[in-house]
This record gives sequence, structure tokens and C-alpha cells, in this order.
Amino acid sequence: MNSTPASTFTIGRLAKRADVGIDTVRFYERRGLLPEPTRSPSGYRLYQTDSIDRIRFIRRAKELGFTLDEIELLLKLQDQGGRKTEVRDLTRNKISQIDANIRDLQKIRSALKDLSDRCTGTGSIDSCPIIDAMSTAKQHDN
Amino acid sequence: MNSTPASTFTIGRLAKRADVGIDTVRFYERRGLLPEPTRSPSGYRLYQTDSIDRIRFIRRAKELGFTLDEIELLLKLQDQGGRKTEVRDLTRNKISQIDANIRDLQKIRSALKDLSDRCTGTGSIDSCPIIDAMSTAKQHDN
DNA sequence: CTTGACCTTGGACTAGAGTCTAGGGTTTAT
DNA sequence: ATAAACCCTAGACTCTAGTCCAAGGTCAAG
Repeated sequence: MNSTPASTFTIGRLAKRADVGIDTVRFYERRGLLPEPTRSPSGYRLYQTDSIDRIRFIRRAKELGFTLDEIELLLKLQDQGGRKTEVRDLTRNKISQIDANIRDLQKIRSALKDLSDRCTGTGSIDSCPIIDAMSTAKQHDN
Repeated sequence: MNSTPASTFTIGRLAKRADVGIDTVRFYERRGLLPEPTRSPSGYRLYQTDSIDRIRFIRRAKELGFTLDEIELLLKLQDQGGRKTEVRDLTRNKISQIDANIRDLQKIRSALKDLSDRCTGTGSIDSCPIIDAMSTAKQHDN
């Protein structure tokens, strides 16, 4: 086996299969997330199916909130056989970041909810509790 | 009263009092969030205390999650005497946006938590549940 | 009169993740 | 043989909210 020359395809087809833009593929290559592919005699990039998986991995990790820098690290761990702890630590850090984000958003949300509940919504803007709150709140003196 | 020429100050002092950078003041002016101030004979910008309040308003609204575009609208409503409903609608929209954000983050968070719990953290990266999940999950076929 | 602190302008730069353009070369279908 | 559809590169542009820079003008203190 392995005698059939693994089927390759060009960048457009890869992009379509991985569901990203062509430019995104080239961008990932420049960023070092995708290895430089082989080229056809005329210079076209030629990919195999593993590139599809790699791009999907990137997309999925992005959906999970990782930045491209972090994904680069994750991919490096895969490529170079890192240890599970490293992956898990990265994941736990990400969870803490997300927790902090959620807490911030909840604080903001409840402040806004408060304000919008106190706003009757009728009449002119003078003495609107929302505007008032933003005008005067938390003036940490200077 | 009102016979003393209202005390004015230059941009540096305004920036300090409002606790933003000088460049930020000029940036807000370019963006149309601050009106063009009067100028001294030599061309220096001269501000009154109301500009401090205005910048603080911007800061506070930003802390509450409004973008500068939205703040511009909020300020316009104040300047031109908009109606309370408009302010409240803006606020309610913002709350929905925040809710959507929180939901997304919670979904991501629980996915990551799941994965990190299932990862033993020992050994090589082969068959790491986290890596595996990102490699294979949600391949909405194409 | 000089020094230092302040002010002016226009324009460039930052991060993050792409997206788009111009000006070409190649491949495929007709 | 030619048009459509594809590919190449380098580099510019997008968005948000500023931040920084250079080259110069102004103002108060000593």
C-alpha cells in the first residue's frame, strides 16, 4: 500500500473543505500555524487531507476561545509530542480567563438592568436615571 | 453673578482631571464626542469644567460596555434632548448583547471544564482528550 | 535670555484576525 | 484558441480605541 500518490488538492479546494477563506489559509501559513505545503511545478500549493484536519482544529480551538497564539502553542505540543499537563494547564488558564470575563459581564449587566428598571421610559431625557448614573457615578476624585 | 469669566484650562489639565490621556482628549474631539473648544490667541485649546463631566460620562459609559459609537448617540440624545425611551432601548439592547456574550462564554467554559476534567494530565499528548476533542468535534461536514 | 514644561499639527503605529487589491501566471472547458 | 476559473506575490486595508512621534510654537521661572 501507499503506492498510490496520496491525492492532493489546491488551496481553493482546501479552503472550501475546511470552510475558511483562501486568504485565511495563506494567513495561517504565514503565521506558522500551517506548514509550508509542497508546490506543483507551476508553484501552486498542494495539500493533503491532514491540512483540512489542521485547519478544523484551529477553528474549533478558536470557537473554544483560544487565540491564534495559544493555538500555535497547542499545535506545537501536538507536533512535537508535548505532555498532557501542558495542554491541561493552557485549558485551565483559559477557563480562569473566561470566568473573569463572565464575572465582569455580570457586574455590568446587573448595573445596566438596575438602571433600565429605574427608567420609566417616558418623557424627556432630563433626569433620566441612566444618563444620571453615567454622569455622576464613581467619580474617583481628582 | 456670572461676571467672572468662567475659569478655563488647557488640555493637559483637563486630561488630568478627567483621568485620561491628552491624546485621548484630542481623539474624542476628532471622533466628535467632544465639541471643538475655544482657543487661546496662540491656538491652545481652552476648556471649562463641563468638559470634565463629559469625558467622565464617556468613561463611565465605556465601563458599562457601550462602544464609542453608542456613546456618541447617547451624548447626542443628551445634547439634543432625546427621549428616555431611546436611552432605555439602547440600554436594553446592550443588556441583550451582554446576555448573549455570557451565554456563549458559559457554553465554552463548560466545554473546556469537561475536557480538562477528563484529562489526567499525565503522560504524552497522544490521546489527550482535549486535543482529541478539538481535532474531531463538530465537523459540520463539507 | 534660556530652560523646561507645556501646547500645536499631521501622520504613523499598536493588537487580532483576517480581508482585499493589483498585476500577473496557469489550468480547464469549450 | 480563448475565456473562465483558478492560482501566485507583496503589500495595503479593515475595525476599535487609542498611543506615540517629529518638528515646531508658547509660556512661566530664574
